[in-house]
Amino acid sequence: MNDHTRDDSADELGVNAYNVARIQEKWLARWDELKPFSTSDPADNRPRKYILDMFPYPSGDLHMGHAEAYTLGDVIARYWRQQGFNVLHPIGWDSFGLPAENAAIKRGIDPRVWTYDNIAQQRSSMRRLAASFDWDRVLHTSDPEYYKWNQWLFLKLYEKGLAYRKASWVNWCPHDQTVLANEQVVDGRCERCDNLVTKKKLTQWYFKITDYADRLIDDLKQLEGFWPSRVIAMQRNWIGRSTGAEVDFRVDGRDAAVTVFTTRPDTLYGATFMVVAPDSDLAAELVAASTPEVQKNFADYLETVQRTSEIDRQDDSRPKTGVFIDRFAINPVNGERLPIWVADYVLADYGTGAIMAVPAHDQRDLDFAITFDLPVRVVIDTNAPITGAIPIITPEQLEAGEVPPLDPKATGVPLLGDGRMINSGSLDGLSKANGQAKMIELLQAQGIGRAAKTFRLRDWLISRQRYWGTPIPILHTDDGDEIPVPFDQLPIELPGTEGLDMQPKGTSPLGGATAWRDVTLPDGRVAHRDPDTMDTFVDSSWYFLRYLSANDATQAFDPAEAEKWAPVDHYVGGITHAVLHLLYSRFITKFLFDEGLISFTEPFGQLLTQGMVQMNGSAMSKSRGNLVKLSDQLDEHGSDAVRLTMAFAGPPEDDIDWADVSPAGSAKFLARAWRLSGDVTSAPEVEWKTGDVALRRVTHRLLADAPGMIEALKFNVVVARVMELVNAIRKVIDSGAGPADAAVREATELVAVLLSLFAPYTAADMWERLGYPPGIETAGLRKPDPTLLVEDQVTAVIQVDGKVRDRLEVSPTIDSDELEALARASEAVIRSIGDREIVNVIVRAPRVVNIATK
RNA sequence: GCGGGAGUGGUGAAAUGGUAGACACGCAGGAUUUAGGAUCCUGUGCCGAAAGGCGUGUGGGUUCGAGUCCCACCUUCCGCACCA
Repeated sequence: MNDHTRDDSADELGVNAYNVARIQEKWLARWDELKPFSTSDPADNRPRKYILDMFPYPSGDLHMGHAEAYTLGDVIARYWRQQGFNVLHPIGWDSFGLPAENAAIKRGIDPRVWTYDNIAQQRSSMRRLAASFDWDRVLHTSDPEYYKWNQWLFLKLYEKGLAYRKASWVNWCPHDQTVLANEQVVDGRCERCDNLVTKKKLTQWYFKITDYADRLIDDLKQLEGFWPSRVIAMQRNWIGRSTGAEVDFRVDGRDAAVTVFTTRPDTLYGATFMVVAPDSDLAAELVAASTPEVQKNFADYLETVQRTSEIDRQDDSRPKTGVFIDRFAINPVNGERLPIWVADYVLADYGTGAIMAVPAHDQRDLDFAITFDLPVRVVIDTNAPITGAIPIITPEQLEAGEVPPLDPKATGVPLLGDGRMINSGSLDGLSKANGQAKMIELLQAQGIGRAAKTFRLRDWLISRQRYWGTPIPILHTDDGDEIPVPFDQLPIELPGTEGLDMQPKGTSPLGGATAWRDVTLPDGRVAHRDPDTMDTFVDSSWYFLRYLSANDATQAFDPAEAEKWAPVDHYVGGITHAVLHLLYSRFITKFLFDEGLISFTEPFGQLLTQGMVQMNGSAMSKSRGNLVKLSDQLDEHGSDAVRLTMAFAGPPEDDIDWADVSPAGSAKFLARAWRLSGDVTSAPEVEWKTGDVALRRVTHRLLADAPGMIEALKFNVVVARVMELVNAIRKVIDSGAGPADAAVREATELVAVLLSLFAPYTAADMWERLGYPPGIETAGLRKPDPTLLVEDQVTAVIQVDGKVRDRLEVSPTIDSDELEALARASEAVIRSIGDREIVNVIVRAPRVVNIATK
């Protein structure tokens, strides 16, 4: 007969029953009153931690993914609080953006209404989830108090020449009727609405992130071990640095040379033609001076190219197309006349928009040469042996004459490997690497080329032709002047939506706000505000600094506060921002460092990219019919059970399939743990030392292990260990030393303190039932007693030839000889050895004996 | 093609080179119950009646000892990709 079961059914009021709703209600009210997570005391001299969750976009209520992210961040925040740190754990809303505007259009309301309603709902869900946020530092990027500082940031960049306007072919989403940054085009489609992206030539604002490309790639080294390797790899990929050389080619009938970029300067003697991107200025210029026939062919070709969708264009199995434009370039190393072609496999905005084609040693060039029957010249003998490298051709192959032919045009396979240079004048005989170095030297000496690198990263296009964003603080005069709005006139607030045509039409709705738009300058000229708004990724590129001075009306952030708190110690969020937000934030951080406003160059120390919450193997969505609503889960199981399930499901970076986990099981466990707090009959002052030693050992082993496991983010294992402890306590209460034993209290208190990270309501209530005033949040983990970490008995494993044959219970201090003797005496071991000869005995007292036989 | 991961029971998952499968879910049996989808207990990798054997994607290697380290391969997921 168990007392706890009788209590449950006997108490009609449920005071002794684990009543989730009652416990939640009670503690929510207390926490509102006590504000245990405020960081407003400037005299607080505890060590500090800055724990940050990526702030949400208010697109409705919180969903399961939010719940996971906020649970994980909250466990980290609550842990460091338990460890005696002053923990800053703020929250805010990324509240500008398209969905609000689209919802507003659909319903004929102001986007503010939709946005702030959703924020209120999300805020209440976060409170219910018991996320330990500091509610005094809340920010919304759509508040003028926030976006004023976006405009400040823009002007800072503008001052330094890092915000500029240029005309260029840009990504255009025909559905959202706005331009997109490269990072927002996914597989040729709009990241937001999934429609095919087209190209448009427009004059737009850019941030010059490419000035920081080297630092953005080099500083990734600092993040190794702190960021997931795949995020680092994705950023490295995205920035895409290639090193090689620029080579200047003279062109017949043109004064200036044409410069090409190549990663293979060693193959310059193998160049047999030149290719120019069809949509480049260079192509247009070269064609303009060519024959009328060429001009017509080119015009036709350009039109075809521009009709090709981004997706088709990227299909590399597509046959090569192009037109010869009857112009010639001169190879600077051998004076050969190379025909110039225009082809869409060369991109206008990468490198210089023109390449030297070396078909013998490049697949694309070879495909093109074969299609148009252009000459192919091998300049590296890839069959020739290279000292110190693994030979591609074995001596046996050489002997038998089985040597691959050096004839790419016949085989269709370019020679990409290493070898010895041929047909290359003074470079003959060199290896690939030496040939590259030597060629760069030669080019440099003659002033016709130089070492160079180029990036895949493009400048960040930040203009958007939409309403719900930060107005760009620039005035345009009719005579074409660009006038930055003075700092003291910020913020430029968004006008109301009244009277504005909000329909997407390719130009910003703000262009129609005439009263807002037209400004008379001090010199009497009339200027117009820039009608575009900023990409919302500008808002989120520095928000982690705004939290530090969230209510400061005089500056974006106080450098002294940044010095105190930043950079962020732990950043938690989805992998979806591996490139976008994280790259932009790193860029802006480096810029602010250069401005002398902060003293660090990377914004986020540890990055935890949590997995996704799925249902039956795929991402949840209404259309798939597998949507699990967070609010339903919270209603059904309670916040603690949902949080615990998130933490227990597996490693935090792994996906969780909600069909595979058991919130009901979590709730069951929490009830079981909670009941312990009612069973404990000893007083808080009880003398620990008198307690059951076996249970104390379990408790103290967990005290010793928990911090390391939590800091390694092994939350699932910590929860498992707490479950083990709960099982052990239950046994001692029911069939051991009983509920009055000191070890029962000691262990139950540890259960409560560790559960306070995962299940704060249950833990707070347990703490109260254990006889303490509110404050479990900072109760702390006691130091483990080292004498209790030594076991009184260990299991020694006896192996024969590496296979376990017996297990012996021995003293942990047993010496090797004694253990070996015991092992040799074991029945099972003797039987297993049989009549074989023992050749070696390895003894690792007290754990292992391995007897090797022959 | 380039880059980064991952392969362990029916399922989610554990495991400083030293007892593989901790802790759960599920399932089976039992106790208590008018009943239980509550609570508690027991069992549960596979084969085998048992003794025992076999087991961490495959094949090699290092080691007294390998899920863990090394090499090759297979399968899978993700990111980038006509990037010169």
